[in-house]
Parts: sequence; structure tokens; C-alpha cells
Amino acid sequence: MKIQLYNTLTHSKQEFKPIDSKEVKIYSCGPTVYSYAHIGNFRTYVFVDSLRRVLKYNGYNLKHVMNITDVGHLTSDADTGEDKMEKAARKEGKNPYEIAEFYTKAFMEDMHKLNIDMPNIISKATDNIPEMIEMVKDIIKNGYAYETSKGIYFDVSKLDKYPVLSNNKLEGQEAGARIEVDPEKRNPYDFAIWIKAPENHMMKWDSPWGLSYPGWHLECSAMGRKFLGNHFDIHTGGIDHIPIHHENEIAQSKGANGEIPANYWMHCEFLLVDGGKMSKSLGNIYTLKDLQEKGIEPLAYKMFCFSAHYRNKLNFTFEGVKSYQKALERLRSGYEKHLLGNKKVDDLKLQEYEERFHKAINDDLNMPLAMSIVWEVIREENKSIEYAKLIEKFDEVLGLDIKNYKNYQKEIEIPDEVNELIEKRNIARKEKNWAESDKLRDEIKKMGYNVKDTANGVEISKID
RNA sequence: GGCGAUAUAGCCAAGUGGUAAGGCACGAGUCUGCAAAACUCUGAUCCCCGGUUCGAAUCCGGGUGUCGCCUCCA
Repeated sequence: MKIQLYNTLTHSKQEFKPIDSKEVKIYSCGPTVYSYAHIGNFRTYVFVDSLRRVLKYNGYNLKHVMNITDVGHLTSDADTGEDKMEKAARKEGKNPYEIAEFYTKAFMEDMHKLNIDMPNIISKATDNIPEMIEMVKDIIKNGYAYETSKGIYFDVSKLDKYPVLSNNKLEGQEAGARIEVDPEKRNPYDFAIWIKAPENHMMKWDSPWGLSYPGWHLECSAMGRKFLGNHFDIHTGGIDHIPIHHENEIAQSKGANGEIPANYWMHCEFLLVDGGKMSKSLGNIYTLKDLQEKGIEPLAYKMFCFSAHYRNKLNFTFEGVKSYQKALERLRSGYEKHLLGNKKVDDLKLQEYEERFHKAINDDLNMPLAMSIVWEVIREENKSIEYAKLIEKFDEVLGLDIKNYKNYQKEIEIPDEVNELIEKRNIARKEKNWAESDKLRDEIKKMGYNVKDTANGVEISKID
């Protein structure tokens, strides 16, 4: 089945045609590990996860690279401000390498919690410095860069076209109007590819231009080239990468190798919070941990991400994400019912569901539509293990770890005093003393626990 | 100001020419000592105005609203 993907480069949905019919090469912009990644970051990684899984579902092998930016990403995406890593290091009283290690570990743990299918190669920027220096040399050699007292700058005026992804008109804009203009720059939109380290900069390497460090954009270009070659299939990132980071990556690759590095550029839209943007000043930047503290599983958040198409904004509210916690639990119980079912299912029906699902995911990763088909299967009246198997197959794309649903059932600690009340209540119920039973239930509730009488006995849950 | 999106039931949202997917909430019912859970059922003609068409949420034109980027952010 054909795969359609939206390509930012052409502003249109296109049939996906890999360079190599067997193996798809992908580069994903990874995190800058100066702080905990937030749920907005993870929306993009969930999108990348879906992309990976859809390609695999269609029979492709992947060679997928993701960088870990542990140096050179300045507080401005362009080329001003200080290094985020060093800023965090100073703030936390550690060295930048410790910062990187700590937040990389935290990032990986969160990725794991989201059951995200990991790239084959995950590489730190600081492990690829020689390749970056080589690329800077190539760009200079080809006449696309020049040296100033601050570093090596890319000369955008040497390009046939800049920018290529967005329609920002450079002429109409007062570049640098809000920041100090660097008089050494030849053009306002020239950007640093290699930065000369000030005395106090902790992360720096010897280079033909003295002790210095790479620019963020160059890191991605050089790592893509190192692991995937000059030309690969897909490049992914957040939508905010379009106007600066990816434009500059393209510029650098054209300067060094003469071509745009990837055929398809895919970008995930922003997650809004309460209808607006997420920002530190509004205090609405949440991490997976924040959700977990409110009883929301990471996988429920993942499912929440599937509620909107990746190219549309998605509005996050706690109320909204809670509804997916519930939906996830229902999905599991629905799956379990099919698993225990033994009804016969028409093969044609199974095939029809599979085709509709496959068509949805191949249409530029239409996960909301795909999920609606999953629910149709879940709600099938004839409970059948064949439907359970079909859901497992769908889960190869969803990555909700549905097969291991039992691992996610909550185990809660119940204080002894609550257990005593539960025991008392059980006795009262046996004696059909409903008044006493209800009284005890109220008492337990006051202590923060809900009691449910199910066919399998008493079930206790903690009140949020 | 420039650039880019978007407007579909209470909320989150699919759907790009043929009589509106799905999830959550609400309500009703089944079950249960009751409650909860679970299960079943129930809801919208698609921001406004005009046009194209046999036919439009879906195309075109004009409004209005909202949001994002351009300044840190995936």
C-alpha cells in the first residue's frame, strides 16, 4: 500500500518513495539535555515513534539517527545568548557533562515509559567533534563561510535560495531589530556554524580556529552526514525548527555537499496548554512526572497525542488527558475480553478492518482515524481471540504495549487502619448489615480510598 | 507589521464534493443490598455572508474569531 507523507519542503502530501527500497534513512532532531523534557517535546517524539512504526508496518527496515545536543545550543536558536548547557551547569553547580548525563538519562527513561521505539543510533554531539570540524572546513573551502572574531559564519547570500522551507521574506524584516547587530556579519541572516569559546566557556575543543565549540545547527548537519550520508530520506523535528534550525541545516549541507540532505522534511505541530502556548512564565510546562503524580500514565498521554493529527495543534488540559487515562483502561479491558473470547470471526471482516487501519496510518499518519477503527474492533459484539490478535497487530503501530496490559494495573499501598475497616466491612456485608457496611465505606472514603464491590471481591482505589 | 495555521456536538477531535469517525463527559437502561465499575443505547448539518455545482463541512470570494511563529521553546 502506498504511503502518503506531508513534506514541508514542497508544502504538500506526497507519495513516499525511499531512496533504497528496503531501508529508510531518517534523522530526527533530538533533545538538548539541559533540563527535563516536557510533554510538548514528547508530542514530537511520539510522532516520530508513529512514523517509525508505520514505516516498519509497511515492511521497511530503518536506519534512524537521533542526536543528543550536549553543547552549542544557545539560549537563542540563532547565534546569540549563552550555551544552554553551561547556563544549566552554573545554575545547578555542576559541570556541563554531568548536566548532560543526568538529563539524558531522564529523557531515556521517559521515552521508555512512552514505549517509544528507539532510533538505531543515538549519538551525543560531543562524540562527533572531528566530523563537525571537517564539515566546517568543507563549507569554508566551498566559499560559503567566513571567519570573524567570534567564530565561523555561514554566508547566506552565497546560496541560490534562502530560506527554502518557509516563506519568510528577509527583506521585509528588520533582522536584529530586537537584538544587537553584529557588525562583523556580512548579512543579517548569516549564522554561526562554529563558535570561538570565551575564556569562561567550559566545553571547548582545539580546532583550526582555536579553542572553540560547534554551533547547534552544524551539529545536526554533521551527524546526519556522518551516519546517513549526504543524502537520506526523512528529517524530522518540531514545527519551530522550520524557520531557523532546519533552514540553517539545509544551508550548511548545500554549502558542504551541494544538496539538500533529506527528501522529506516532517514537522510536528505544537502542543497547546489551556488553549495557549506553553511557557515558563505561565508556569504551564509539564513533564511526564507531573502527569503521573495526577494518576495519568505516560501511555495515556501517548493515546491523548493520537487524538489529533500530528500536523494540527492539540490542546492539552488535565481534564482532556484524564479522559484518555480512562479510555486506555477501557481499551485494555476490551482487549482482554476479546482475548478470552472464542467466537468465530469472518476472515473478510478481519481483512476489512486491517485494510481500513492500514489506509489510515498510510495517509500521513492519520492516528485519530486509525484509533476510531481500533475502537470499532474493541466494541465488536462477538468476542474473539482473532480480534485480540488484530488489536495486537494494530499495536505494532500504536505502541501502547497492549499485550502487557497486566503490568500496568495499579498496585496501591493501603494503610493498616484502612485494611482494618475493609475487613470490618466485609464482615458486615456477610451479615447483610448494609447500614454498617455503608457507614464503613464512608469512613474509608474519608481516609482517601474508594471501595468497589466487584464480582472478584473488593477493589480499593485511591482518590486523587 | 510579516509569515503560517485554524474555526465541526459540553470537552478533545477525524472527515477535502454525495446526506457528519472515534474518545471523554452528560442522560437512560442492564447488573448490584445500595453505590461504584462494567456493558448497551442516546446527541451536531459543520463561525457568518455570497458564489460554483444536480449536490459542499469539504471548492472559490469576502467577513469575523482564535492560535502559533517572527524573541527561549518540540
